[in-house]
Amino acid sequence: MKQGSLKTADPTKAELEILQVLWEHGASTVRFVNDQLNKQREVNYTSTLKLMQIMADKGILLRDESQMKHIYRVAQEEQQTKEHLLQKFVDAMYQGSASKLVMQLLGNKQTSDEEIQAIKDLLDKLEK
Amino acid sequence: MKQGSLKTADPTKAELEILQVLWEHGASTVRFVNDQLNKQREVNYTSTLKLMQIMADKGILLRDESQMKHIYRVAQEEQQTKEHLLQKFVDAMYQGSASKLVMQLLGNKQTSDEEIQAIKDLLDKLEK
DNA sequence: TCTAAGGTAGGAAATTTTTCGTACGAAAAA
DNA sequence: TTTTTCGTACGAAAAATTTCCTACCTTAGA
Repeated sequence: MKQGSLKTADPTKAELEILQVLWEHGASTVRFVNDQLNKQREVNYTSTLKLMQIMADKGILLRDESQMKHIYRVAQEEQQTKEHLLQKFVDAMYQGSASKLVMQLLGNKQTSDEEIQAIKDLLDKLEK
Repeated sequence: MKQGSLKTADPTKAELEILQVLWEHGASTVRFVNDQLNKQREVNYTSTLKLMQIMADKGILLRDESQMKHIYRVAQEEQQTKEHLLQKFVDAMYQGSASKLVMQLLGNKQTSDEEIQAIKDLLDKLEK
């Protein structure tokens, strides 16, 4: 097992959208999350509500019910979750080879020169 | 649009498994792909067949029907598909910032020292 | 020739994921 | 107080994905 006892069942596509909102804005109400989602696509309020309830059931989210407007927050550290997902991605797409992934990144036209420079700087810092 | 007229509808989880087999072994029969999949989990032959037929319909795979045992191969270059998926991943998880991803990679305990060294070497080559 | 083995096609069933209608309670506004 | 607004809960419907059953055809072997 990984660490602790957190079962990191991978979030579904719709769940990931919600996580992204919570990562960006921190603990929020369903209303707020739904508003954010609706900036991208139309979603019914109760759909978002249901999904967040399910996520709370699964343990992906934690819920503060002390107020009428429940506040939801992620149960696991953002970095930890992302690390897990990144690892899965690397395993699936690059046989676990991080350098292969970076290689692809560097060759990717979408990756700007600034980004490449930033990566180099990162490595330099690690160097010493 | 991207390029050409290839609509890169993202492969589903099961479709990705099949793509991985084809990427690793090249054009194959359903039988072969199914055998490979069964090394990981139990799948019925016709399930794999159906999925590959669907993928062919979608244009994800191309099929040579000249023989009784049809041969399937990927319609799009492996690198192109991976680049697309990587881009989506970076966008969703790191707001499009490749360097953020690399940072995570470097901090990831799963990433070995050898991998990190390989990444450095890569960057050095680009340096000059 | 007859049978067994192995292939494709297609539809339906099962599962998983996502969406939404309805009921109902609490708070705010009229 | 009455009405409207905004919240949760719950169940079912819808959609997407995955699995597999059945039919049928072709080839190889007995």
